[in-house]
Amino acid sequence: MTDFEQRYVTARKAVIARDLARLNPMQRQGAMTTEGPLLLLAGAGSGKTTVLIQRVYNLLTYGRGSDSDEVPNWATEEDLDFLEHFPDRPDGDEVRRVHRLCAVDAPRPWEIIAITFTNKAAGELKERLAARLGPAANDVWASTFHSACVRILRRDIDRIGFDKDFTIYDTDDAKRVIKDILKEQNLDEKTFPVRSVLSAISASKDRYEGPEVFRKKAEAANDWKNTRIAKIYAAYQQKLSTANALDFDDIIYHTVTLLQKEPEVLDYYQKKFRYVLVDEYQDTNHLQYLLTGLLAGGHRNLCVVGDDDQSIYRFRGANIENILNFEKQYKDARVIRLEQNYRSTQHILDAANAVIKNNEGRKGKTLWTDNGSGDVVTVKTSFNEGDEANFVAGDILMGVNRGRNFRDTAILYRMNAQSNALEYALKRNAIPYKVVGGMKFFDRAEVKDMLAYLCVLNNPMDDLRLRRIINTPTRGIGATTMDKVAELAAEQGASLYEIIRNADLFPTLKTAAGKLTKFADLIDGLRRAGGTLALPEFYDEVLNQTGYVRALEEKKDMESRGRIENVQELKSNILGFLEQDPEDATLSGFLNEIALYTDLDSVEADDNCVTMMTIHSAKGLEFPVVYVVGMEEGIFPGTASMYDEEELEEERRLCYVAMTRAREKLVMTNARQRMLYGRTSANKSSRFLDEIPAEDMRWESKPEPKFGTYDEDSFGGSRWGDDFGGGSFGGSSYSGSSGRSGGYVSGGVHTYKSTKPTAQTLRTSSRGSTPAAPSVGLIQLSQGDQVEHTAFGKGTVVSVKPMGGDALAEVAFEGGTKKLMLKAAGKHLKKL
DNA sequence: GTCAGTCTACTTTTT
DNA sequence: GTAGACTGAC
Repeated sequence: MTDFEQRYVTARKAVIARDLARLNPMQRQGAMTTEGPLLLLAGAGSGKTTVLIQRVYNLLTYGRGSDSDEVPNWATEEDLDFLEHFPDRPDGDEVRRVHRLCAVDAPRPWEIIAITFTNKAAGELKERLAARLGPAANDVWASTFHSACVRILRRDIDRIGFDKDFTIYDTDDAKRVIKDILKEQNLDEKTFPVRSVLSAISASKDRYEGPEVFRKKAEAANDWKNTRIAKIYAAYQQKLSTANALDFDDIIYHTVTLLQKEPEVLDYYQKKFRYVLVDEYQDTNHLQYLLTGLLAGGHRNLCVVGDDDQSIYRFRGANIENILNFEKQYKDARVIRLEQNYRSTQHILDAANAVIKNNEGRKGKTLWTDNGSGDVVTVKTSFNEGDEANFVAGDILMGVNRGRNFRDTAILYRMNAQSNALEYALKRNAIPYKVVGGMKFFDRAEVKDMLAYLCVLNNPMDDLRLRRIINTPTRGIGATTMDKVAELAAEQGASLYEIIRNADLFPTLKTAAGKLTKFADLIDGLRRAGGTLALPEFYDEVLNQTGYVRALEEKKDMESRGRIENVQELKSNILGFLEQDPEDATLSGFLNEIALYTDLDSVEADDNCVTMMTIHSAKGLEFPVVYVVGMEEGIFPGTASMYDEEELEEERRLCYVAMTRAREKLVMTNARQRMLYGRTSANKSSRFLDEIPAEDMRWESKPEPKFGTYDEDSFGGSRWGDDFGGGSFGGSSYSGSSGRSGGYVSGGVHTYKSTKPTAQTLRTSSRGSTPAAPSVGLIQLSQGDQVEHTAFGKGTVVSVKPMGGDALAEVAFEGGTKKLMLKAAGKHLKKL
């Protein structure tokens, strides 16, 4: 290398580094290391996405300029001089010139693929790329594993024997298929639970093994059960292939097959994707690992980003070895660690670091920050789950009094079942909240029903969806009839619909023929209407003619009202789709879109309310204040993981994830006694708490026998109110009647659930953002009073019970009897 | 074929 | 405690 070349390369790197000046040195290295395999170990809150964005910017602007010794043969001394004295505030011409001088073989946007796990992450990536790069960002492949694969398959899947317009079966569809097979093969669901059969199949696909291999292995191991499952697996794939359907695993499985079996296709993508990025690499499973290797196999410019300490999806196949062994698989891999944390204060990080340090299987990272030391972690032990919830509620209110917003706060728990006691406490304290997770909009039966109708209308041969809706609402077409239809369909090699359409030709169907023909007429009529109507109007027509809404209206209970709203909400999705994609405004276009886009978790940022969710769903998020509840042996770590070292390490990572969500204040709580699944048990405090260094925490009311009577084994249960209760916040509202939060809670919870179903995550506390000082505006009710509720309409008060500074009223509405906590009902309830 | 009442089992979750 | 599956009476 000549002196000129050396200087040129150095100057070029310096100029590019200046363009990336906003990054810290490690981040900048991550963005500038463009060539070959790269492992980016990005600790929690280390600005990972920023690096990804800047990396793509760097690639598109400078190609491998920041990571190469090549010097263009046309470069002159003057060019070098320009680079070495590049001005701080360049004008447009100078910027263009520097780009020309520094760029080495820059890729086009569509030669870069960035893969994420969720639609949400992909969406965010796209958005931020667009903000940084402008319209060029649209051509970068930023998508999930699944949508990238669907795109690849839609182009070439016919080469491996599928039709290009395959449908996608979700987990629910897959379950249905398995159930049918169990019936056909005369197998008992108790010995072969649908869930475990499906997960065995999924695990097999994850190993990239088809039914044949599965069978051979099971036979070799003399495992009769798996031998049987192999038969189910084979039948399952057979059914899917007849229906021209792919399940979620197949989408990736078949893409791997396509790339392996078709050199032309492989070659095309390996040439096309000059740079491959995979986010959350610690969550990849074996199949995704294979796919990644294939896609990046051409140019070998594979950058994987992840954090082995945040690998929390082992149970669904994530293989932490993928990230741990990256350097073994790619001998020339470079590793960059991002350890500076921009999120939390030092005490929180020290506590989290100390916990995760107890894991054996990890790369090892130590997060640090210059955010200052901040507050130590608060740990609080309460008497039972009710007190724990009240403590959290009280502490939140106290924070709000000191100027915090509800939206600054998150409550995290290990499992969804823990949310009830918390919801109840928040409601009674008039704290607005939303629960993330649980039942998703697209998982709801009524939404799936309507989508099934649309699928059948789009393609009447879709037997699976037809079965779902043929008797919903009830049309007197039951299981017996459908069994006969299915039998005939098998005999004739026809679809269910074809049999139904011609029902009167088959003597075995004589009694049901009328009903069946009527159904076929309905479908045909709607299909004809579909030819002339725009999609939203068509959907209205479907709601109407199928009688689906009418059937719900006749039911007249709260549940059904919610369902009607949901079904109507689906129309907003259709409208949204039309806006986004006006060119492909067809029914099949919509169904294709929806098949992979089932997650609408757009947490509304402007809602000023506390967020409640599982730790798993909190990954990737951050909040100024975080409460982690249920820090008990048997819950966190859970019973199942307590005696298995690997599982335990996963739980510990989960704890690490939970702790590193907090920016300023981290509170961890537990209870000495807890009711779960209808049983009360006394749990020890979680071992993870013991792993936090004393100097990083303050254990409030660590259980010590205060009045001389409590010790490990002698909880009488009568004294809890004063010692372990919420203490002195906000007066009377919650300190009194904690304890047994079961029983009447459910009524209240349902109230909230069904009040305002939205396409977003359900169960938003229906109140506005007013913190509602306790006992203000509490209406006085007595038996027999007429009331009106904004959601339930008019009703009569059946009973009123005073309860912890509040009152529980039972009200008979037109749609059914509801139990309401009056404070929680608040302005929604009016006395007439 | 439908509905209401009983039994059971149950971390975590995306596509 | 409770949702979801299953069973038996109309």
